[in-house]
Amino acid sequence: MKYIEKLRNAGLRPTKQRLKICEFLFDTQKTFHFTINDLFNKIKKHSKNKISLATIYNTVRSFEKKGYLKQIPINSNQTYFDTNISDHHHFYDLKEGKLIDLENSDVGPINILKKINGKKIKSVEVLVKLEG
Amino acid sequence: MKYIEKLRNAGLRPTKQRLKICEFLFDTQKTFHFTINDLFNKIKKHSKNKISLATIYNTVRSFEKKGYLKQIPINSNQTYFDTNISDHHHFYDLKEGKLIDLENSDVGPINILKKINGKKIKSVEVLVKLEG
DNA sequence: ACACTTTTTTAGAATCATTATAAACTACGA
DNA sequence: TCGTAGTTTATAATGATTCTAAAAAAGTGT
Repeated sequence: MKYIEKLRNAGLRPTKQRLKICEFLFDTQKTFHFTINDLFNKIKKHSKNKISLATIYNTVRSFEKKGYLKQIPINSNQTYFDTNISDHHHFYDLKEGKLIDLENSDVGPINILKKINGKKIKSVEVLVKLEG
Repeated sequence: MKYIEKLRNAGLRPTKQRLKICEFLFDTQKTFHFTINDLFNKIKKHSKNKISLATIYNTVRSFEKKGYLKQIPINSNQTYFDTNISDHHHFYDLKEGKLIDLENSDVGPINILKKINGKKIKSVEVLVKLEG
């Protein structure tokens, strides 16, 4: 199982459920955006043993804390996650309610000139809302 | 009453409640960030007649639709609004859970090089997360 | 001012995403 | 294999937001 070490490295035990979730999240070249509900339904549909919602929540939260996943800052009733954890930004198509990746090279360098005493910049995220 | 026209312009009737909400939102030089709950409690505390939560929700939603308020794209259980509707960005202090304004001049120009067919850019919002 | 229609406000119920709980289960070292 | 600490699960609890339906207020014509 290729994800056992990945989980161990992060201090997570490699359980059946977590390995299954890893498969659904990381077993593809293409990265993608998802909500908890998306993931829950995808697993239920494509796997014989369903995983409880609570486990999906817990695992996704752990993955996010460990940096395997990123939350996308967007105002929606559901939380959106991204399997692309590299430094990049997003379009948000308001009409379709769809997220589209923006490569870093599509945005150009962002320079934050203001400093806050004693605080370090953890991330810089750009959300470009699209209309029409 | 200085807000009657503002409300009318937005297609809202100038009711007692809406005028009161306007006072709390717009009667100050300084702009600020708030959640619905913040606003509800502030009005309850500083005004003899409280305004129902439902009315606050409805009015704030209307104001946001009309462009009198902006939602701040951030992942939180509550929705954050901003009375500063000019083009600007935010620091988000993760430890304190606090938002801090970033003037446009603090960030420098942001150039979105990628185009999506038939879509127009409505807004570009930067969220800078702070740690430490 | 009055009668009448339309909009708004309100309290409370409904909804829905997320988190907590506590019992059953599992991984894993001794 | 045993014991225990970590996990999973179904379900309940929480909490923000939206809905509802009745009461109140505002607008309109007389």
